[in-house]
Amino acid sequence: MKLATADGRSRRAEQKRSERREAILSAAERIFSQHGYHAASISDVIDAAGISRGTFYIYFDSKDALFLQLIERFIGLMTDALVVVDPKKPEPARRILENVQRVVDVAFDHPDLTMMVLRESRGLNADVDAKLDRLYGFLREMVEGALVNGAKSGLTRRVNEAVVATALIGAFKEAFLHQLVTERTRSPDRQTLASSLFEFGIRGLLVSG
Amino acid sequence: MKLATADGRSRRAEQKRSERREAILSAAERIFSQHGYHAASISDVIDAAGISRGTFYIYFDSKDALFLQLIERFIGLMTDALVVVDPKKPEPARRILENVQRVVDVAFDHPDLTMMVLRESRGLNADVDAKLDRLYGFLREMVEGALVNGAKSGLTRRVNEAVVATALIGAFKEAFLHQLVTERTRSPDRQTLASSLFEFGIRGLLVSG
Amino acid sequence: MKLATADGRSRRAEQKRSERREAILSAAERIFSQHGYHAASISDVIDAAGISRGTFYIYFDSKDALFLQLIERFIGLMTDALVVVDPKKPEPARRILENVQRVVDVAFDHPDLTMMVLRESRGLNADVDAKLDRLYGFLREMVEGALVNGAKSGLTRRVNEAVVATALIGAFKEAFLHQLVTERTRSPDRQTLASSLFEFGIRGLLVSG
Amino acid sequence: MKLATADGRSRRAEQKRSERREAILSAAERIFSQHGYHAASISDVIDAAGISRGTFYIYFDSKDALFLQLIERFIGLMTDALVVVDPKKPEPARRILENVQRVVDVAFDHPDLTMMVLRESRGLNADVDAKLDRLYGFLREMVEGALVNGAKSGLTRRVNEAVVATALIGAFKEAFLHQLVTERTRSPDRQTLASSLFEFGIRGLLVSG
DNA sequence: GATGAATGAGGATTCATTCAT
DNA sequence: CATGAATGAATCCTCATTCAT
Repeated sequence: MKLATADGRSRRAEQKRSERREAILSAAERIFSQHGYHAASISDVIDAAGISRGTFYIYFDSKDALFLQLIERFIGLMTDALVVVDPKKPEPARRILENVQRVVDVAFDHPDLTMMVLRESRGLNADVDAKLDRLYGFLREMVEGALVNGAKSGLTRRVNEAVVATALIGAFKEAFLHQLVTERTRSPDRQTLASSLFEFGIRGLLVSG
Repeated sequence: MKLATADGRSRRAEQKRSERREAILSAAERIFSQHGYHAASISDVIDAAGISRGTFYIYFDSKDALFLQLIERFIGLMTDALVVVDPKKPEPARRILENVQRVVDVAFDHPDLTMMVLRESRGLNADVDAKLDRLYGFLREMVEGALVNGAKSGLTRRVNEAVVATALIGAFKEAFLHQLVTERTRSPDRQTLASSLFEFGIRGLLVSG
Repeated sequence: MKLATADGRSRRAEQKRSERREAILSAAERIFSQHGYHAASISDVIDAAGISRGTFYIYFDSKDALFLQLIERFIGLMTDALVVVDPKKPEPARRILENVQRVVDVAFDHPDLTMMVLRESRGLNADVDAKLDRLYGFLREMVEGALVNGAKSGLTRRVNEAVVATALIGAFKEAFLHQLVTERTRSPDRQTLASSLFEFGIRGLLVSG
Repeated sequence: MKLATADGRSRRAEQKRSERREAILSAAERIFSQHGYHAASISDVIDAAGISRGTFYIYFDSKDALFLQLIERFIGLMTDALVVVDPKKPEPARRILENVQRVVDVAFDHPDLTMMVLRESRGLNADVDAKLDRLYGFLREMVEGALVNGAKSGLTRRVNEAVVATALIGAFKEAFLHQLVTERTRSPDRQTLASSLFEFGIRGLLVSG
């Protein structure tokens, strides 16, 4: 009985905890994306989240830890969105387009988080740097692999895979950043953006247009 | 005689002034590129420049003014490097390659300055924002114009010019950033980088490979 | 119950806040009166108040805001002390004497605050200037009105009211300043000061001694 | 011959020195009266005087020394303006009026200097304090003496001489300050001011108007 | 757990004064 | 003598973090 009660209580408590945590993260996403890491203060975040100063430090160890958490969230979303394309399976180009579409979805569904990540790059914190390095390393290897496979199978032209992989990542980053900064009305919808990027990035590399 | 002496003296003084100013700018370039605008303190800059606290403020009005100066320097270098390509003149692709080579040269010749600009994006200061907006606007229009002209003359495929222009700029930014972060030995030389970027960006868009 | 506790807690907190604020104001009164606005540093104030650097800025927005607060306090005390004398009511001279006594009381009861105000005059801060201008304007008008009324009713001699009003205010200011600077033992008590000033300022102006 | 030349040269040099010194003092008068001691910077003074930073320190040891110099100048002017009134000589009241007129002349002829002295009072510097204390002590004694003599000879009423002397000084100070702050057009001319102050200060104290 | 007052290291900037030229 | 670049102590203020209630 007691246990059950305790369980129920703790479950409710657990949920409230989790909701609060989420509220802070969500507020921080907005604040960081608007002002950038340094210009955003903990005061901004707690005001936006509607909590007190002390409470923040119950949920997060530090400003850095909060930021890292958001970075990890973004990395998770991106990692989930991307499926490594097996060149032996049919229609690899279609798989790649689907990847592009899912990545564009992440940017459109989480504009603040995406902007936050794209605004600040390296140098804020060693942990963040390491995580982002791993993400970008993963992305580069993925793209590079696709390029190598494409060339092997005669689908794509030979290029400097390392450079082109990096360039492609940059192309997406800038497209997203510009998309998120520009007012909605004057910028393409997600479908157009995805296909335009795919066209540009992939079609251009095909041996035969 | 007196005038000559005075002239000589003031000329020497003028030169020393200008050297100091340059020394501060150069130190700041390094510091800002390493730590980013906010994390870099005036103390870091004056230590690196080997001057005293007060001396800094003789040469620059504020931290913001110093940063703006460097931004302007970068913008000047980029603007000088780029020549608008006239589609009626012969060999437009070659003119574009030359632009790419000169832009790559800027990144290689001014690695700290370039990294500084690529690290921080918008939001530090209204003046800086305005200047960068103008630079990127100029770049986008330039690339977009080239794409439109290319399509008109039947040289390149039709694409969403706005998106592709932005993506191309991002491609260069990321390539430079990666280049500057990675150790020299493992990264391509400027010739390779330039031609790889050109190949990727332009060849891919040609109607016939 | 919960509310009551919370209430009690917040009431105590509220009181402590208010006490601290008062402690800072009181320390600042002393510091400003001793060194003057410019020569007094925030460090001096926080040392005297026994608080930390940051704490000061919880209670006051800036050094200026603190000073303004004290100025307002003084203005409030003076304004409360003075009752406009209605010439139609009986014994106007007595009402004036009572005003003088109350003003002297303010100076004796708040020596630091009074000295602070008398030391610094205009030019520290636009807000302060405006407030003081209004105070002195009010004082001048009050005295001038009394002089005009006195002359009308034939009680006092005709004088240049504007000049004499200003002069009378200066007479009080200097008397207070001198009083507060001189050691207690060698200076008159408040009763003597009040009646001497009254005698000088008012009796002298009466038509018949 | 040589000596004569040297003499001529040094005399000219001496004169130039003295002119420069005067230019600095004159500029400082203006600057100090406008901004007050603390808010006025050496930069302001040298800009107004049209000299270089280093030159200033050839002519004055420090900012304090400059200010002290001006204070001394003011004290000299005031001291010269005032003639101790011998009660045995005829027409003492007229001698007093002449004193008042000469003091008013000092204020009108040296508005910046006068305002400078009246704005800042004590606490800037020990030397300045001492000099001003001596001046005010002299003034108080002079007025007090006159009051005592006046009472002795039956000319004036008996008052608290110490308080009234201080009050009279304050009356003049405030009248001057107000005069110098207010625009010329709306304020009395020197004749009116002098007679109004005399009327107020002295006539009021006479046994028979 | 929640609160918010308190802390103090650190940051940008100013300015009187010095001194090599 | 004149100059003005250089100095660095001192000032105001911010903000991430702690901790008693």
